Amino acid sequence: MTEVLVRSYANGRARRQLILDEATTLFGEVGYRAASLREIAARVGISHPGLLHHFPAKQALLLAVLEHRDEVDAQRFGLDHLQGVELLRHMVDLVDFNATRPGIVELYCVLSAESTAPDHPAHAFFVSRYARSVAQCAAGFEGAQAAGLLRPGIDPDAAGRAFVALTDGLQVQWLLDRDSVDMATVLRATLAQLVVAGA
Amino acid sequence: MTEVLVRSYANGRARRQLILDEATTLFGEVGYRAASLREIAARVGISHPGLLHHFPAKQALLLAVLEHRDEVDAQRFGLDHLQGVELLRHMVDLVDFNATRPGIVELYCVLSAESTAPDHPAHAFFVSRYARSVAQCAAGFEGAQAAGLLRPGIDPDAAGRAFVALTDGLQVQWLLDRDSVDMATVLRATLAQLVVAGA
DNA sequence: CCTACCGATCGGTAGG
DNA sequence: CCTACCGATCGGTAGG
Repeated sequence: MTEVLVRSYANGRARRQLILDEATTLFGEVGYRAASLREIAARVGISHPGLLHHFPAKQALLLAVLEHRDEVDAQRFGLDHLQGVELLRHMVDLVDFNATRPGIVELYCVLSAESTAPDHPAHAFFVSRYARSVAQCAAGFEGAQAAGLLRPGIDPDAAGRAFVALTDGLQVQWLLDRDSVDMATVLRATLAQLVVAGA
Repeated sequence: MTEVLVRSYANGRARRQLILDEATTLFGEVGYRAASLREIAARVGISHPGLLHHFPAKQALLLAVLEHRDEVDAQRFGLDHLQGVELLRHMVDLVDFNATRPGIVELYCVLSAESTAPDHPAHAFFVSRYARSVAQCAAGFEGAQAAGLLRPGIDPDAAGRAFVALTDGLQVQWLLDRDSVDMATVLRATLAQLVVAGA
């Protein structure tokens, strides 16, 4: 009886994870507003009321998708434990890894643009996410500056903002024409212009 | 009779322009897929079949909006007649001007992301638009290099791609938090790192 | 340009 | 009391 209950919970978690995966894909493909719960549910192999049993509303599903993705990536790359130039290099590595999963890149690319509308359900999420990303990269450049690795005349805050912006812009170009764009290479070349050679 | 006919044509063109303006705004607010012809028509003050009299389908309206915008901006800033660093500086000026019209920035930001999907009606438009923009900026950096204004070790092609990417990424950040982001300042600071001082 | 519609599909919820 | 759904349908809206 305990066995049955445990398996039931496990099945529920597995199903929930499958829903998150398919929602991630479809939100990336067509955006939040144009994605339908029926299409996500169909890809999972359940009905859409079945989906709404796991996530009470479409908005809840969206926020769960975004938070789950950031959580997994933060753990995988341990960005919170890094500083200075090392942090920036790991972010380039993350971009390089993202080139193996276009669905994730699409998700953030499409949703960040869509969420610029103030009434979008993910607006607050992306406002705070960008504030955090920019501050993190700015701290990376400040650390580089403190270590004497930053070229003179560079403002760490502006460089942090530019680094995040450059990453985002490259993702759009890469999604539009994957064969012509190597995100990590352009990112590393630009980074090399900001930190002293050999750093 | 001629008078009436002329006025009729003029009214038709004015109406068509009004539709383009309102479509530009709404496409920017919610994207192409989530924008409805009924909403655009309502803002213009006509019915949605009335709108379809001027533009036979939703796709035709989208492409008319995109082409009209690029045409107007190309004429206003005369980007086609510029070369080298001058071209790049004028693009910064265009970004600065765009900070006075968030609707236009939203339009390109949201639609470029949405159009990364291969079956999106504006996909081909944005693929060729980016190829053109990147080539134009790369030519700008090549001109700077030929004039001895480019810092050594910089690849003009990568710099051109990065310049476009940086511009796009800054627009997302600006739309999310307009008070905290000055696009032109970050863009000029980055440009100053690539071309020699005082150029 | 209008009203009056179509096939379909939307997010969400009812009872079972 | 719990979970994991189903078939059917709610009020509204999509492009045409």
